[in-house]
Amino acid sequence: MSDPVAELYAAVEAASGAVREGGETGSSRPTLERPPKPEFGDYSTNAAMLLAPTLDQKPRDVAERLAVELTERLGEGLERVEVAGPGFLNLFLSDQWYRRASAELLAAGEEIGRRAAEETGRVLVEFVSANPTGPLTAAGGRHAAYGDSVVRLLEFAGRGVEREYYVNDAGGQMARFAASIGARMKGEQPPEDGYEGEYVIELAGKLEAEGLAPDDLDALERRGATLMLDEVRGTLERYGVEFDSWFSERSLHDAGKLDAVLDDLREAGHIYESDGATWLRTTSFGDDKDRVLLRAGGEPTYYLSDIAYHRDKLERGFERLIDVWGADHHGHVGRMKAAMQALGRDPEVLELVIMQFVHVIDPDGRSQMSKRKGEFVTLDELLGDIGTDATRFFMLQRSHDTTVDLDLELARRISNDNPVYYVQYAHARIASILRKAGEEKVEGALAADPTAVSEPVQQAEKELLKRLCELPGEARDAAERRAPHCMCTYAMATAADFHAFYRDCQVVGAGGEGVEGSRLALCTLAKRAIVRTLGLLGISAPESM
RNA sequence: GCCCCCGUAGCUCAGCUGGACAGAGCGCCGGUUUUCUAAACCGGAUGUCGCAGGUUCGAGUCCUGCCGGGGGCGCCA
Repeated sequence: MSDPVAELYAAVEAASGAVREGGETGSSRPTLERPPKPEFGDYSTNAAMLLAPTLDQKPRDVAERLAVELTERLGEGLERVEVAGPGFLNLFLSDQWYRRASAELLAAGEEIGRRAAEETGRVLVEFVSANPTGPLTAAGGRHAAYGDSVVRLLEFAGRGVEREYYVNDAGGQMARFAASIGARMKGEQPPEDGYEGEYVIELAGKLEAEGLAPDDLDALERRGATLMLDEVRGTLERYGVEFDSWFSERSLHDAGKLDAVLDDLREAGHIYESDGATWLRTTSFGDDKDRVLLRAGGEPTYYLSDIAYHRDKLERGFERLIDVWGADHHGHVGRMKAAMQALGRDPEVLELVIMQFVHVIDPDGRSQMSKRKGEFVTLDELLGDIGTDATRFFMLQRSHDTTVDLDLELARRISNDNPVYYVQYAHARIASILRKAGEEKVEGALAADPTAVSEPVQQAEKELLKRLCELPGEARDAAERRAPHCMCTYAMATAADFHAFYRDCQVVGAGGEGVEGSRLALCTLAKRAIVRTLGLLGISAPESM
């Protein structure tokens, strides 16, 4: 076990159990948290306040009894425990606890922060999935960074995960795209609802040079999509996002999957005809109205493709499907869940993450990105201006349900102010210290037994060590909540704790028996933690800056 | 009209399944370099956590109703 905090928590739960004496279990589990003030100790728990009602005793009295139990269980790891406020238990940990924690973190090696897998089962994360009708926009960059990081978090949590890009290479949008290319080839404006972006003109020129005819819309559609998709692939590669599969919507049509799923739904009695169209009775499953699967003209809707697609995912053996969708698709959530039920599946296995927009700030104010209108900042532009690391951090810092404002001017300016450099700088500083100490010294420090040191542990060392101990819990929470932004916050806090440690504690040449060694070990731990944290965000950790 | 997201310091946002006087970054003011990277550190200022009720020993966090901003309600995707 390389998780000292989990051990502390286990002790709190055990003490709780002992005091409860088999009585009723409270509805919520006790907390173990870093209290807001140093006077409140290293960790505190609300266990007594949770137990008090079920025991019908005063919280502070329960706390006193818990304190006795905890003292017994934690032994010399505990310096003292205090009952405070309405019934909090404040734990003050001994230097010995910190040395032991250090030893445990060291034992984890490069796997620092990893916990034993709690869930298994393969997961498919589908994200970006932008139409191949134009370049990736900044919004695509947000989706890509998010989806990729969620996959990294899940992998780290021990799950088998794959990344998939669904290519909408069929349907009405593609037809409009082809028509727009054709129009540009003839020197005309794109049709209404067409794609007005400049890149279409460029694309038209390219296709013309290849000898395609402006009226051969089918060829324009296929070739145009291929070229756009190649561009998207290139951008994602530069961005460090690698998909395991690119799933073509067209391939579903070609394989007859739409007809197959339609037949099955019909057989299950969920389908009816009306106004010449074919409908799925989604209202049976909580949707507010029924949805069309086949238009009056017999053309399948995107919805039908999507049902066939999701069934295909399940047939490929994934036990959990995570789709990252833009906010403009949130209206589809209900019907997609309904479709899962219509297929006789548990709608819970399908998880839909709705990503809020990226707004572009221009001098006139905010404008939403529109690929059709050609108003957007491309991901390539961002990568050119501020690079992959800064872009990723910027995109991941905010929770997925918060709108991100992107001011390109600011983004360029922000480059050096981007918090990612703060974190990377901490890493580079550590690397510099370790270089100065030399390999031999560092290896010796890592091989030594931290618990053998008797010099006092400085406050800054304790703070840093506590932060490092949080990594397993943070990474697990971030994975479970599909919330990479938590890792950004953690990275900042870890870097800040390191910088404070750097200020207060000399490492190389530090006096005191074993002090230099234990600090080199601490530096190594911090370095590993930062590498891990940034790695989960898909961001590099440079050895020097 | 119905549904989703947001409303926390001048700005951009954290705040985990409710917990102890509300945090970070940026910006602003002042300070720190014979010592391992000053892309750093230290100090200072600023908040009716949109409003009103409710649940609770305790609410920024949960419930209800409003107000404000964004988005969605297609036989487009």
